[in-house]
Amino acid sequence: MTQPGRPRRSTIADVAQHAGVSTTAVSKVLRNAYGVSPAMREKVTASIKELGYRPHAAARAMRGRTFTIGVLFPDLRNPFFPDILDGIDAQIAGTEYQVIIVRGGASAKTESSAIDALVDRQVDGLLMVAPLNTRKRLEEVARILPTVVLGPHDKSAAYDSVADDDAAGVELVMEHLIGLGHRRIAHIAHGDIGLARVSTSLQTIRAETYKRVMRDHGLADEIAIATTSYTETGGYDGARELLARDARPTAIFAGADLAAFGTLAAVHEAGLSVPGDISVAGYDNTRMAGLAHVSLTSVDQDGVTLGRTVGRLLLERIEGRTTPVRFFISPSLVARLSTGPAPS
Amino acid sequence: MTQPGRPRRSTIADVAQHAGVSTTAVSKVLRNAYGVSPAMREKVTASIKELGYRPHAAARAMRGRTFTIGVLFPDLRNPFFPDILDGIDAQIAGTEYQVIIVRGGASAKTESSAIDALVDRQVDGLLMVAPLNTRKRLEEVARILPTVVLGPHDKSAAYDSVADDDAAGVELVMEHLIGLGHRRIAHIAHGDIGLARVSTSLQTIRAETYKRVMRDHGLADEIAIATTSYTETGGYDGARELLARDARPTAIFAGADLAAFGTLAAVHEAGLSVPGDISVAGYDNTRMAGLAHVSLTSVDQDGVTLGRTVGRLLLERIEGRTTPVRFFISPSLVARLSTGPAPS
DNA sequence: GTGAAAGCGCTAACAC
DNA sequence: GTGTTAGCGCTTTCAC
Repeated sequence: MTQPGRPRRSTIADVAQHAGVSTTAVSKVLRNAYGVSPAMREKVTASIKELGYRPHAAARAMRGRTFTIGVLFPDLRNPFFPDILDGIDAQIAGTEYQVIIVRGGASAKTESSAIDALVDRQVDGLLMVAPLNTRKRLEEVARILPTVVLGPHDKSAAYDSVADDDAAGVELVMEHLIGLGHRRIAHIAHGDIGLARVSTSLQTIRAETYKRVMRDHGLADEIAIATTSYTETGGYDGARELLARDARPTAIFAGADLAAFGTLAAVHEAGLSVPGDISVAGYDNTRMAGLAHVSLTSVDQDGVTLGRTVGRLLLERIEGRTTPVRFFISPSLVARLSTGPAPS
Repeated sequence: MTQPGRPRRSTIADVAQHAGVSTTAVSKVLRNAYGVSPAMREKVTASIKELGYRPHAAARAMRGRTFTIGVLFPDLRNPFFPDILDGIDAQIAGTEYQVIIVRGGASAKTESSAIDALVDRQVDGLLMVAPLNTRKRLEEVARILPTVVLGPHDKSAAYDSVADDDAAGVELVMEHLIGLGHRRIAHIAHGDIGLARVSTSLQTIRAETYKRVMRDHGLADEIAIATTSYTETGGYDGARELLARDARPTAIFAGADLAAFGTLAAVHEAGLSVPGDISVAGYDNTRMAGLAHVSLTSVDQDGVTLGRTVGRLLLERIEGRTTPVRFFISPSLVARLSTGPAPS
């Protein structure tokens, strides 16, 4: 494994020797710890620089922190996720922390081992985005290390929660469509494969709110849901299924932009026009949605702000906070050309 | 930092005690090392399971490997990247290895510290996708740990290279467009911000090949390049610039699908039709490109195969191979409805 | 304010 | 085939 000619990396001992001080002193300077004279600090800093010394994360991990924040995403295809990362990065800029990312995959099981991988690697803090695992499992992890969960509308004493107010977002879309005269409004939902956290997952909240709003408006009989996934393919398949039904919907609300894009494809393939025959709306307000030729009506939930919030909470927890915090951010509707009056 | 009530994690010593053997024995079982009797193996395995023991990556890192593969992406917005990860995952499935991902950002400098972060965390192998840093810098890293570089057409004795044959891909697009009668074909390129590896970066190869093909066909005077970035915004801005020029292009070849999507938006906003007034082509053949309402002509480079190849090479290197390997994969053209005959 | 020394969990010589 | 032991590079008491 070792490469030939591999140059030996300098250690804290090398720095200490070079600066003519003890390793303790170097360690203290490194950690900005109490009890170092300015002169000492300067000497050490100079030696560190000269030797190009960087601390070994693994060695640090044995006694202290790794200065690593682990982020778990279900996948990396949703263009909304990078926004969250931008927010986190903005928040931790200037600290020594580094973000590492892992993919949880489509099942609670693969996700669980991804979480283990992060725990085994001793991350100082953990962010789980839209996790599939049970709250029990998440709390188990949260007992081991500072944890923030983004997405599910959970409330736990063990971790912080940050979520978009999905119910409010769905209401915005639905009121918009209903205001345009639509009655046969269908929904494309994301099936929870793990089935672990059915009630509080954002996808469930979105689907349930859709149903509730339909009922509230006396449209209970018009409820039509295709349960696939929040992906292009999921949206495509779901829309094809919905379009094939007897009473064809006049509007389709996909639970995510990615699915809305697939929906647009299916509608197009069916020879129908948007929004003439069918209105289409999404959720996430991705960059793609804003492009002129797509012009998808969507719900904006400001991923960067979500990311900043999450980053801040994580740092606070790492610094010692243990009282749980819960944040909701309010989404807003961005109406574009993919939605219009219901056909008469 | 430590959470209250944090349960102490079991160690190799706990397992040894529980099984009534030495820590060495446990370690050997863990590593499938030589010299353990079946009986011993069984006892130890049982104890590991019972105690729910998992090795501490940090402690392992101090002496051996971390079973971690680091992957560096410039960003996570390009929908082509998850395909690569799928390939890597497929390849390392069944091994103990775990992939962690970091973002390099838009500059060679931020990328360089992302690389450092991975090195500091003792990953066993490193994959750099479309890196911005100089070859010198990459070789410096490759001397420290097993490295594979994906994207640039580099040749180095220190690391393995895997790349799409970008020249061939661009030729496919250009011949396609020229065959359709286009002469004023413009290109949207990605500017190398770090400027570090100008000549061999995939973006440079694509732009240079575009120019070469134009010249080869006697179209040197028609060469028109907008240098922005391989993003939606980059494509949008680039296309607006190109469309504003005196001799408006009849075709725009964007160096990446993401940029092509932005181009489509700009063309649409300008009131022009695709492909009636302007043909548009991209590169990467992302899922989005295949959707009916987008139907973007693009170059397919099979990210999953790229990922598998990269994963295999990395494992080989970790196992000890030091002779460099270089792979090219051949792209293919997927012609769709966004390209058509040049307007007469 | 400074340094000596113990020890984090694991692996790898080496002895038995 | 099995166990003892010496570190890996760092942080952290605890003397001075």
